[in-house]
Amino acid sequence: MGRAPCCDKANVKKGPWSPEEDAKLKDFIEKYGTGGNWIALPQKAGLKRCGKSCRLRWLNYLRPNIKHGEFTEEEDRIICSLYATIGSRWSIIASQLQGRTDNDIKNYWNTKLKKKLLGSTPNLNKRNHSQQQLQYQQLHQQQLHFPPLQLPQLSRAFDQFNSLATSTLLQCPSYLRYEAKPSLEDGNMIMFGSEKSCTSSDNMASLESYLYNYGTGGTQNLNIVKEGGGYGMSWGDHQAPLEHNYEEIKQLVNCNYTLCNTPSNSATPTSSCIIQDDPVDGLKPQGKLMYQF
DNA sequence: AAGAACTTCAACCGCTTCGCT
DNA sequence: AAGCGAAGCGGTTGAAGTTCT
Repeated sequence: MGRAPCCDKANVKKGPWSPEEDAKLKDFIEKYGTGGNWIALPQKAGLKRCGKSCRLRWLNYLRPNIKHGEFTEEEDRIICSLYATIGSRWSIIASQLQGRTDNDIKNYWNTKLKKKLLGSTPNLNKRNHSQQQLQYQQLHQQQLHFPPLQLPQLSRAFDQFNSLATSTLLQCPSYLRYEAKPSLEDGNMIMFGSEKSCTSSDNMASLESYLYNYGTGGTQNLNIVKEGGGYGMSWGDHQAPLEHNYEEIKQLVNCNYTLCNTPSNSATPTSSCIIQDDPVDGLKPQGKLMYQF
């Protein structure tokens, strides 16, 4: 059995909106609001349109303070940052860019920004999503002019772990910028800092939205998972293959990470990462990285 | 000049989530 | 707790515009 249609398809107009229809919808919503019911709205407003279509037209085109046209460098940077972190969750990305709609950002990403970023890296389209996301993270780091985490003494697995640790901080709302400063001289510690406070009232809605989406626990598990003949690392939505055996990984990752906040930041991320045998099945050694707000 | 190829973006579709009963 | 309808969301489509040959 198919899904019940949301409206009477036969008596509903489809396709581009005419200026008259736009005016009707705009006038009606400005006078009466949406009434919390998009399905009933078109009939009340005298429109032969599906409620979903009206909602989309209003949200993406007619509502006040919509910004169209060229995206700024800053907007590009935010989009790249968030895409590298959370993927194609356009509504969350849009919530960080005033006046931009999720549809706009999605179109911009698919038609321009992706090509702009990948101009120097052909064949990315052929890769799967997690590979793409990893590469976007690397591109994003370069774009932010952060020095790449060059840790020549350590192996690729260590670098991958750095990347994942960094991306965890990236999951913070965009106003919680971070800075990664590898500091090998200091006992294999990696220092992170945030440069903005997350407590100002105008940011609280975004913070709440972030906590809603990522949980309030402030603790995430890093799993080293046996995959076929090798090992992989999984972290939230991230997965990365590792080219080392368990003992090598253990040796490489068994070091402490300290996340230090700058004096101006009221958030207090703290972290340590210690790989250890899983007491339950012994096959999934876990590291824990903790941070607190 | 013409039409093929490519690009853009508004709009649609259908699945998931939310909130009410 | 379950069921249902509406809202929200992301992937996809296709018409219109632009560029290329």
